[in-house]
Amino acid sequence: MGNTILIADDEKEIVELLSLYLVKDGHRVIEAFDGLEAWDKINSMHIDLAVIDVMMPGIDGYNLVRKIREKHNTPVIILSARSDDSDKILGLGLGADDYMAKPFNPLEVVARVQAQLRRFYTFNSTSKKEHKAETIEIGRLKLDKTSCAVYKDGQEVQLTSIEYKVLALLMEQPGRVYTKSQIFEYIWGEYFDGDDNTVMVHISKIRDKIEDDPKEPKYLKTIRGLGYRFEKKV
Amino acid sequence: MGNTILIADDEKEIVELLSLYLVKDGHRVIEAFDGLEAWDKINSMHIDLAVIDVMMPGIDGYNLVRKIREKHNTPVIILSARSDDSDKILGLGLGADDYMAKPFNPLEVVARVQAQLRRFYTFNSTSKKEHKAETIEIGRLKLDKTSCAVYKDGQEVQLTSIEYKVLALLMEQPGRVYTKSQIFEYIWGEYFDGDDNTVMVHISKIRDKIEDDPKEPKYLKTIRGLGYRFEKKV
DNA sequence: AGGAAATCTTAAGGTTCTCTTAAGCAAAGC
DNA sequence: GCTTTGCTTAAGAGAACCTTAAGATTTCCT
Repeated sequence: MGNTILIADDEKEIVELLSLYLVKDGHRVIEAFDGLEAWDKINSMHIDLAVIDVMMPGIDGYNLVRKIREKHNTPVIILSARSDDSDKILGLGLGADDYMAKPFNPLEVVARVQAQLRRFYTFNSTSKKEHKAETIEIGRLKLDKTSCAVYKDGQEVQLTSIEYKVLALLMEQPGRVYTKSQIFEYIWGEYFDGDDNTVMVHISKIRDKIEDDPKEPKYLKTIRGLGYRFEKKV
Repeated sequence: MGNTILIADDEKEIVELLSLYLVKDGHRVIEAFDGLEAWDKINSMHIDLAVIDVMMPGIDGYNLVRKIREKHNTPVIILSARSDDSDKILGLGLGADDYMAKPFNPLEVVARVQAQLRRFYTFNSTSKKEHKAETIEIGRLKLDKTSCAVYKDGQEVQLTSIEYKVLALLMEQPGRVYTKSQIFEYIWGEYFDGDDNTVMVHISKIRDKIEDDPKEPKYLKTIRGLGYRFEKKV
């Protein structure tokens, strides 16, 4: 209760209907009527969950989800007149947490919003507690999530945006093995088709930049046949 | 590494169909055919996500979800032949994270499983705290499923990826006998044609690495004519 | 005690996996 | 329009792993 829900849909009636039910459920509703407006609002205020229609002018819903996932961890529910399974799979693959086909029962929307918020806040207390943890320091490396920068011995390491994202993913949970598939699908937000060379090239470049000896990596280890792991201790 | 998915449904065909798709997606599948079996399994082994049918003997799906939520934070997806909105709302309200009506497209199930796991593991690092539970300790051995590493007396044991998978399978349920056929089909995901030497070679190499005296194994016992068992107590 | 079956171990060759480099393409900036 | 930057793809090289085969060992049955 008391969460801020963004509703993004170019159909005014849809926005009003959902607002009615969500406000009645105790939420605060922010409305947007196209993709750009939604993008502005999600960047300029705190949004607890976004309900986004696919067919919107400006930025369509799929691209909006992709952009949201580059910057935000916010739960996202997609609404769509398309009920084709491949559309659902695409939306979920891009990073949406749920996908609802139109026409929908607003009570079900409310129930799904509750389920996502419960998962996000009650079951996982990450988001409120870990705002402090905006930097990660391991060995001589420091990753600053606020400025998206990486330092080695205090000197900034110049990474490309993909390199940074891959490194951030691995450093977020040191000790955890990530498969190439997981890395690809997380960073690119697309289905992994088995061609792992792209990920390996980026890994190689990251090692070049952060390791003393890229041929004998101390931080970014290969777990052959499985994937990669960022060491906890170096 | 794929995650461990529990599929609970009294319809064998449903379980087999979903297993096929989820294994293909890289997950490990645990099957249950009634509510009690599902409840036992979710309490006795690590389950990353549960897919639960509503109509099951023993404990029905709704009561199962309720019981799960009393003890576990595991993502839950409900399957149901009931597509009435009030059933969906009830299921989501009881603590399910998603609700899918039958008949369903298995590819959409896989996509929703991925979305839930992404939310649970990747987007919310809450699970960091729970990763402690991702280790199995038996005797002087410790297997860490998050980092895919095995330690003996605190020292990491270097295993190949197949060795690791075999050992993890056996350690997951100590005391249980696994036939060579089961081990092969589980690890390789192919039909076992009877040539058991490959499995035996791997078993031999694992013993070399984890036993004090590989000729007199304490952990990994041979049950002649049946298979292998990882001892509960050593 | 001997034979058969099951299991274990070792070595070698082939296969698979991973890494690195370079080149081409696309996008962005000047 | 040109240059720069970043990404993906392709190809080659090297290392690691797996499977297979063969001989040895162990266990069980007659």
